[in-house]
Amino acid sequence: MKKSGPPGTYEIIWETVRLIPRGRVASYGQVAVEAGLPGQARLVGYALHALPPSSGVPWHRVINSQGKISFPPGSPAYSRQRLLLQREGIVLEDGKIDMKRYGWLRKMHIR
DNA sequence: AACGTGACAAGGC
DNA sequence: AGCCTTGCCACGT
Repeated sequence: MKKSGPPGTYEIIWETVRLIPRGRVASYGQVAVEAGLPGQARLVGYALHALPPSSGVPWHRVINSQGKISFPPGSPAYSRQRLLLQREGIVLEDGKIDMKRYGWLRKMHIR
């Protein structure tokens, strides 16, 4: 929050998140890679946390590598994100999102 | 200026 | 599948 972080690190992450199409999701790790910051998934979470309200950035389309919402289940934030996702047609099955079906670029979930 | 923390991730057990 | 450890790096104390 507040403070113009380092010259552009957050902005770069935010802009990358803006690229995620409606109805799709991406993991923190993938956003980091797409933003040119490989291995810095944690920084993505920090940047989203610092996201100003009404920014228009689709933060809810970012979930963790397990296909889950990275908020404590049952918490207000969890419900908020789940609602926003459902409004885009993204349904959680057993608390998880099918990356194969909703994953952005589908580069994720390699194994 | 050091230290602990966090909307993560991957690897070991 | 679950828990712990390590790597990462910007932030607030």
